[in-house]
Amino acid sequence: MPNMSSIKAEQQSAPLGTTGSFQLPSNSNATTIPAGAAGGATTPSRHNVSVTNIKCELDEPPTPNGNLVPVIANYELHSGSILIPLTGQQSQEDESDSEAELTNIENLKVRRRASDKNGPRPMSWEGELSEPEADGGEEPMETEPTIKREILASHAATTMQPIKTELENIDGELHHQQQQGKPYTLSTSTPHSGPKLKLAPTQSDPINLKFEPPLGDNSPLLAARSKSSSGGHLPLPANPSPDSAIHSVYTHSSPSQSPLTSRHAPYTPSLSRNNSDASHSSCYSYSSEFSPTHSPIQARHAPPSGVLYGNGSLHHHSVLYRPLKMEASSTASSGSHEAQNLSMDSVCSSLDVSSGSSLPASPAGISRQQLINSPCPICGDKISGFHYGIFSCESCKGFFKRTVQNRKNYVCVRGGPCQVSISTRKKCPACRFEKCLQKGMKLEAIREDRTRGGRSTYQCSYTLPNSMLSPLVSPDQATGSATMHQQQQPNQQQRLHQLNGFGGTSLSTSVSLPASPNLGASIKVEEPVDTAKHQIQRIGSIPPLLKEIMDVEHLWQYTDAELARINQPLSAFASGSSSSSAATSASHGQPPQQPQVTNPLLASAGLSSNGENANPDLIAHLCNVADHRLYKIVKWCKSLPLFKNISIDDQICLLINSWCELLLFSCCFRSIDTPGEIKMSQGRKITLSQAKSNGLQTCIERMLNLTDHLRRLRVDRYEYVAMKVIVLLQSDTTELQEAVKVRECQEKALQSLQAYTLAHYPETPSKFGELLLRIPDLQRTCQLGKEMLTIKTRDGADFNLLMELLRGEH
DNA sequence: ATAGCCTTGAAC
DNA sequence: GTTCAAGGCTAT
Repeated sequence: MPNMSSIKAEQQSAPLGTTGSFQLPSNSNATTIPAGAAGGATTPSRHNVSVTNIKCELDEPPTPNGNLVPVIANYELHSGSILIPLTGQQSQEDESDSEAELTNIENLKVRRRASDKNGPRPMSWEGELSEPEADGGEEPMETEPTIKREILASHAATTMQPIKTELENIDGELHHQQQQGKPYTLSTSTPHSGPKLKLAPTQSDPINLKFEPPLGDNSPLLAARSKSSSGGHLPLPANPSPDSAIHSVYTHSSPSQSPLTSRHAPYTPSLSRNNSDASHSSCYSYSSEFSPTHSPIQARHAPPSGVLYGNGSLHHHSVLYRPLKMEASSTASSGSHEAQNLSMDSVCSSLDVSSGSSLPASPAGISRQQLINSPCPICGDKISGFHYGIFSCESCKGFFKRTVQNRKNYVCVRGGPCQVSISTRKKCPACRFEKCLQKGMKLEAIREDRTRGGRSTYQCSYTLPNSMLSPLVSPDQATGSATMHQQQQPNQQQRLHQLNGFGGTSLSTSVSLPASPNLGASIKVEEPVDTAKHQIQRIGSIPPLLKEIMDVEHLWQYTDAELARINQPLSAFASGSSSSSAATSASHGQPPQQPQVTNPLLASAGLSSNGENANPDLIAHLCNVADHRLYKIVKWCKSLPLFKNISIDDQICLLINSWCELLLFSCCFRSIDTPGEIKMSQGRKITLSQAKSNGLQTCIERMLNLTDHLRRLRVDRYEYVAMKVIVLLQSDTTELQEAVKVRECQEKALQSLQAYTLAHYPETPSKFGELLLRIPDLQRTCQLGKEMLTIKTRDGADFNLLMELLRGEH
């Protein structure tokens, strides 16, 4: 096992300094990077940053002692762009790996998880096919590349089918979100009852995909992924135009004509049968077009059998996922580093979700009647019942239903957020709808086929009025709430993060930020060095693209409930220690008890295990969890503003190329405030010494090194999310069909990051370049992590995305 | 468009 | 049979 010195030697011997142009962040070609930070050609100003492309060739300096020599000093100005040195070794490996990955992904076409023959209620993206398409009456147009078909034909009956399906599925959803029309209907049915994708070209480019998952699929992988996303809270337009019409941009108001109504649609089970799954699948978001028409309106189907949640309520399909225990939930802090709703922790810890008779389960000690007697979390009116995922009043229920069913696209004339109360709820439907989403109303709870009656089985949020929350939560204008079970807080967290923009350092004080009127309860947050006031002032200088990227960042994060579900089985599998106890300790500010040694990849997926001693079931579970995280990444990707404009094939290619980097980078960023430790989710950490005992030293060492750099650079959250996008949008792989387009997208992200760093850190103009120079580190670490994980999981289960990805590489 | 009330029907 | 969360109806 390499030691520190060997790593340094490797770093120094890596062709960074010799190849001269190493790319951002990988592969062989030079990447053009706008480099205002690097050169004098740029004239930055705090609020109006001009970005000039300056080409620089960089050689990465040696990194003795793990410290980066200020790279900016090595910039050489050329004609318009920065050439960032690349690890040449990595370049080749990545390329070949990517190719293998792609091939592998292509193979993973058909298999989907088990689903009841009746299938779940189709989600909106599934149901947005035109009726003729849905009827399957038209001859599908074969549009997939021949190579794909061949691969599919040869692998249709294998276990490698679901990944491509899943990716395309999500891609299809993405395009649904992007547009209203149905320009394409892709159909690529495979033998063995594979999913059908119909594609029929129309004027515009996006593609609508529809899946008809095969019967009898029981992939726990897909099950896991199907429930991996956060709730259906989605941001409204990040930058609503004040000049826009107030509402009703979309006018499919006639139920008979509504594209939503596809009650005669064929069997179209989604990734998720029940709403819980729906909330995790790709079915809830609507795009930057900001139309609820893209919402995952559910259709009604019988839920799959054999999948129970808690006391028997229908829940996830996952085989590996055990019934949710709140103890796990309470320990989950999905990152507590990210989800900082402290009050939520306290409340969640008191819940006993599994004890309820049905969803929604009542929190311990709080009767349903008490809840109903509480004010509506949206407007403060009287709660009439549990509607679309939360307890709400009748008017908000009806409002939410109308908005989604009629595909309203409200835009706040003031740019939001407006106060939403009983007296003002009619004034700004845009902000009201946003608050509905924020408070946890689920788009997928709206039935696509409009069938009446019956009970919904989606995973419900459980919203407590503030009056019942701990004193940590101040009554948010008497309408705030906390959402339990499946926590619907990411928007709030995200906004608070936007206010904070913190990078995990200098977290010293806790303040209660003056929440915007619709932010719900004031949430205790950690404040960075800068004051919240200053941070707020800086919001205005954040490039719109970064704001948009940040708006979807919550998709990256796990909710507590998700973490609980994911990690709950760990305690059953893992031997020797209790992950939950460790997490509990961490959540209480205590040192975690003998943290599990964790594979860095799995760690980045938010789990830990003792890989050396793990039994096959544990490995399978761990891979499944990592798989789950990958799914979230896909979800995140598809919602990225830049990513949406990229073709499906290229999206898949990019994702294949960057998934590991994305995972590891998130893990490192998470660990900024814990020097010497890589912080897993839920407070679990791993040190280098612990890693040594488990053969993970090299990878952990590199992760620590990268984290050190991130800390030194004081990378904040905006920079973090921008870097993720930049890493994602690597346009250098040869598999890309529209490399230029991808590169343009990446350059936009680069420009935004540059503008941001210049505006926010004018005292360190080199920051932009230094941030980019961390990417090669990330890639090297990632390569190592992949190899290690592959070794450790080679004999494990063979059914999930992670395994398939890894197998494709080796 | 809103919101209160009614009807429906799957889960229990 | 009961519950209750859907959608529908309709007065405002």
